[in-house]
Amino acid sequence: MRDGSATKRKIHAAALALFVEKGVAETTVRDLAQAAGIAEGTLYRHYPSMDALVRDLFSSHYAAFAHRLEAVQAPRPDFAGKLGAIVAEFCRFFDAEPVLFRFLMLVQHQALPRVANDADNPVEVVHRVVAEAMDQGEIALHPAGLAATMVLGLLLQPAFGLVYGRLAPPFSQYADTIAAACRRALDA
Amino acid sequence: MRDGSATKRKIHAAALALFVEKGVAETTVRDLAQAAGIAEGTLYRHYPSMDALVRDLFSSHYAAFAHRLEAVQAPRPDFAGKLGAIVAEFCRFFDAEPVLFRFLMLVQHQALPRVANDADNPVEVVHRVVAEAMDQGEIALHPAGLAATMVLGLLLQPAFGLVYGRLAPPFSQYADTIAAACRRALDA
Amino acid sequence: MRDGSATKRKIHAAALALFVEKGVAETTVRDLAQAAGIAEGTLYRHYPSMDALVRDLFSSHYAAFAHRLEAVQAPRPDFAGKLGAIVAEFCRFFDAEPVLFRFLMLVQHQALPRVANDADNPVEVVHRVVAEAMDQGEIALHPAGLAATMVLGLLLQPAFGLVYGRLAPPFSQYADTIAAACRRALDA
Amino acid sequence: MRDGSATKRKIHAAALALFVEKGVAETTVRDLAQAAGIAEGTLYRHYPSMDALVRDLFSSHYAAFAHRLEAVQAPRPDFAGKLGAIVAEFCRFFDAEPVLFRFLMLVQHQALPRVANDADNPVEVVHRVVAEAMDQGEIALHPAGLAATMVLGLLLQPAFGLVYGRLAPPFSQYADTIAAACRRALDA
DNA sequence: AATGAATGAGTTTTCATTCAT
DNA sequence: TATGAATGAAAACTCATTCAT
Repeated sequence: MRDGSATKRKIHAAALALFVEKGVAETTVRDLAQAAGIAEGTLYRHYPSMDALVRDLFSSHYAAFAHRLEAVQAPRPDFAGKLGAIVAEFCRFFDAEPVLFRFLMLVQHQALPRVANDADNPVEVVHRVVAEAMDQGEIALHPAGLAATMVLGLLLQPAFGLVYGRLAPPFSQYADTIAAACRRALDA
Repeated sequence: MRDGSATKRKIHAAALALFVEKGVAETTVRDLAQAAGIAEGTLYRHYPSMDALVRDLFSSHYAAFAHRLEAVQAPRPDFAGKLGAIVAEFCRFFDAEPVLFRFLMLVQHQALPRVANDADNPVEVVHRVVAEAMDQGEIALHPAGLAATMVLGLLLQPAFGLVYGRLAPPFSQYADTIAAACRRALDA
Repeated sequence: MRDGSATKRKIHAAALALFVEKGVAETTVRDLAQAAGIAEGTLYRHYPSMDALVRDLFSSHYAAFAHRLEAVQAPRPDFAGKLGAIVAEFCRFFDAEPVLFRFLMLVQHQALPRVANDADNPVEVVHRVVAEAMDQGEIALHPAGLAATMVLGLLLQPAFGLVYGRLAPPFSQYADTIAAACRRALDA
Repeated sequence: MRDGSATKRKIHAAALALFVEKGVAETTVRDLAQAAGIAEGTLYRHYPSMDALVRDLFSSHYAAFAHRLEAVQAPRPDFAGKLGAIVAEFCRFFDAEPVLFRFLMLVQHQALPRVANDADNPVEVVHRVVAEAMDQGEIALHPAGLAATMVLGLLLQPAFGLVYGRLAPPFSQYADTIAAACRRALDA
């Protein structure tokens, strides 16, 4: 194998599956090597440590998702449009790549040295969109941060509901309902 | 968690603090012993294993919280009253015992092999209250589980917002706003 | 075993023997544990790492030896007396604790982050004594450092000769010859 | 070491520099490949193993140095001449190729399973020259091996002094002083 | 000859748990 | 009950060497 990129892909796929299935801290290098069909030492040709793998996997996908959210909301002129686009993208992502999505949700709340409040951050995108809407008077005034936090809650908690079997898939079927609930909650 | 020799209390306090600070899987017996000011072996006089400590700490407080939620909502005759009581109790708990609250939030999504869907479960309490309100026609119809999930999101996500510094404490100052948002989101 | 000091002694003895026999870098934790009759993990109760063990072993004995050299030369009024005392102490140490002495010689020239030029340093003691003798006019003038270096060479190289079988033990039988050679070399 | 493709020369230079800088056992193939600007596998086109590289590097240069010492002392008729030639050659070598010289000093006391007592051995050359001088009555009688060992000490220890900064370079400036000290030490 | 990804045996280190005191 | 040294199994990581290209 001259090109290591195939191996890297195998590592990514196996890592995501294992992290989601048994937890990040509970996944060993041996587990990973076995699942990816590689030798244990091979991991270290691609990442300096297990931790670096988690970090890289998280931040690259987290940033990519933030970019997609940004891309879908930017063209919309008003808050309702932006919100709808964000909610729809959330749901679409969850349905298309459930394992990856769950990995991001899992790691986000974890021991991982707090992820920077960069712009490359889905949470930040939502905060920005909501803050602008409030500035524009498109939604009622709320204490700083509370409005965006509520939108995020209305999106993320149903995602957990799907993961835990409290809600039937696919996520997309709830997109309009959730977007509407967000608008009402914010008094849009 | 009611009882407790002085040693047991020291273990509990140190364990919660460490779990929240660095994560459950990342906390070692040595860390714990040091923080609690006890010898490493002493833990095993009180718990058969580290895992049992986590389990016990989680489930006893989780159940106690469920009972408190149940107790505050039960006397209220209508959904608005029950919801308000639940939200207020959530906020009060967070403000009174932030470390414990964070521990419960943390473990709920991790570490612990999925927590049973007992009745002794705050999530279950919310689901029940919302389901009853929907049955009574107090709120609009929503897909099974979605309504309760949204209420939980409107409560939990702001809690994370407080933890991550996106929202200023105390939590209780947002109680009424959140309860109102829940009612609007559910079309109560 | 309540007191870990017996274990620490076993570790020291086994470590010195192995380091001298096969080299520091070539000695594994497994070797050491086996030779000391302890479990591999036990080493880490006493030292944070293999490297720390080497460092500690070296610097404590190196400093102790420096103190002994200092102690034997200090009371002597003139250079000849000081030199004789130093040479005799060197030889006595080599004969009494050949393994420890070889360990110090071995590590001294090794990859180990250069040992500080402290006063707690046998080399420093010799440099000081020679420099003072030169100041007092007890020996001929030599370029800075050269005289002391020559004394050290006349002491250390025969030690290597003993180790490599070029010279018959005990070292002490050569003490007077070496001291005399030093005095002549320095034009004392 | 005479021959050499460009690659082989790069390997030699990088290896010597690394061995001296961080130690033989501490230098990895990866380090070496990186420093030499070659791929890791390339080393094995030129040497069967890392160990063989060290061995070859050491023994070829060690033997070549022995030959040079032999060549410079042989024509001299008396001990004083031979000694002066040896000392001068030592110093010249150190000044001309300090890294190579340090490598030889380093390995001589370590890593390598004891170097054979061949004739192709600088130490052996000194021993032979000194022994002959003693036979001829050119120097006083000393216990077997001690005289040569002292000459070596008077040469090598100043070399270490230069390496550790105790002595200012170049080494050659001390050649006459050292040769004279040797003669006095041996009572020539 | 040269490459560099892959290997896997071997190394250091960690850590929950045990047990003699 | 409390201690803390000791354990040993399992973890992460290293690295000389191989081999397909």
